Amino acid sequence: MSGTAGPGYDPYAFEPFAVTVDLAVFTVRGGALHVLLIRRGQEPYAGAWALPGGFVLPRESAETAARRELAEETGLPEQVVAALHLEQLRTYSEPDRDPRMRVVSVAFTALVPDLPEPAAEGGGDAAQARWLPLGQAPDLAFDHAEILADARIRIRSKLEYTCLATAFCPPEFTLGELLSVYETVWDTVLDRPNFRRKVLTTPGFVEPVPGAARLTGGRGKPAALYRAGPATALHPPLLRPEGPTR
Amino acid sequence: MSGTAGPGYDPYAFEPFAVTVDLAVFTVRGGALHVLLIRRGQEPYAGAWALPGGFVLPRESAETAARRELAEETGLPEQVVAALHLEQLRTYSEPDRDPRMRVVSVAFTALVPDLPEPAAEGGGDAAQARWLPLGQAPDLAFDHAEILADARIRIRSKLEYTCLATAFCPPEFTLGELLSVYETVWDTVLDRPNFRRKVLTTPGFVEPVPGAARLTGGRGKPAALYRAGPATALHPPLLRPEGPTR
DNA sequence: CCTGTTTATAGTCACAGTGACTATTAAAGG
DNA sequence: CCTTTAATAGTCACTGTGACTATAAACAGG
Repeated sequence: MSGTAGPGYDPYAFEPFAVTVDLAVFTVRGGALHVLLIRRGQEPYAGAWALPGGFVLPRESAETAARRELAEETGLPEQVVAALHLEQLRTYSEPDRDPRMRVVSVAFTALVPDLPEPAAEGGGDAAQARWLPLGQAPDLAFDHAEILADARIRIRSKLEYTCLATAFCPPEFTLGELLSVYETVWDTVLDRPNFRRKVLTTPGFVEPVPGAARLTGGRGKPAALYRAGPATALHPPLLRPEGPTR
Repeated sequence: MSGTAGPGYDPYAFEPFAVTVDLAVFTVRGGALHVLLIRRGQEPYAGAWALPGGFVLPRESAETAARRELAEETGLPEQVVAALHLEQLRTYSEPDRDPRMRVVSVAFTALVPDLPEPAAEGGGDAAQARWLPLGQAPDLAFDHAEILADARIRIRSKLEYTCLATAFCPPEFTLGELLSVYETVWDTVLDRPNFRRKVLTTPGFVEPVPGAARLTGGRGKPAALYRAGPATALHPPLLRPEGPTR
């Protein structure tokens, strides 16, 4: 122990902690929810998969550190990282969660549209960064499996009462793409006309792209293009069929 | 490390941070939402009001620290603190939020039933601990005003889609008491029969106290007693009249 | 060129949940 | 007693949703 803080506890004799950030970055690709993982290049857990993240620097907030780490460790374009929807999940502070030392980690959740495979930059902290589908996620380092599970629960729930699903879509998208985001994240099948009605009657959820642009080239009838509207909350919510837990 | 990252950044040369917890503890008393505040006995901000909280000890998780600090700094009975509904709000990590040093604080929200005025224990960190109504909350130390505002938004929102309101009530309560919790936290007036219908038709929200116990002594017709049921979520939610923001 | 497949879009109908409202019951207090 | 207060019971119309049918516009393949 630090020799200072005994049972006669002095508030100034605080224990120094390391503070890190961890990121659960999700995307929807090919009908499956994917998470961005890196393969660790060093001990502990060298060779294991982990969430991207790292230490918070002396003059950074946790959110600033999260964006910096994401840019450093993954090949995500600068522009994408800066505009990313980033949200605090929670802070993980169990005393033995890192074998090296006392580390408290602020976890974040981020959603991005489907992107090309990230290229870890030459000397990055991570040997590799890859999108892996949640169904076949490997064992993760530290308590990252718990963080990832918590993040997944959170985003599944947030699709219900926020407009967050559009964060998984490119700037312009069809209602069919938005529908498949919901179906993928919730792992359900939704009724297409009902989904359409709900989205279109919620003010500010999506707005049509001017010029009556339509997306063709796919198999069926060309779909109208929309972009995300100004609304952030969904009232009333768009509840998933099974209820809130799953 | 791998000689890459920016200005010679070495992930092992981490900055030591102090880690603290801060608590926004709410109760409903006399038709007003109250928060538990302490008057600081030492610098910085000596004499100012602040949220209860303190440093996380070497072998504690943040949640353990939160319960310990609450017991130490306030007169809340041991039993109450142990059973408290405690929930992480978020972590505040702006570099200059504490003038002394780099402090990252994990904020928690807690709800308790109306209790007698807490008595700060003799040697506690705080000179005083008092319940103050949110309407007349004084200026707070550090960024505690921001934390308190965030906590208030959170609980107002959580009443909509969780059964959390019962945490403000004693073990046995009437539907009128539960109604006034909602009306106080949301600062609205709700229709009594409709509220009753909603609560009673939501499975597991409340369950009647066996023996047909009734509470009399008040002015009107005696009310049936209920206790909190096993449900935690409210589906469909109980939306407040004005919408989600306010 | 026709036909089947696929996806988008339009519309209908019944039902559940809710807001607004009225009525009745059971206590306390002058 | 009669009034006041609060609890409880019930009604009615409207909104949003789930389930379902129908039509339109593209492509694929013979």
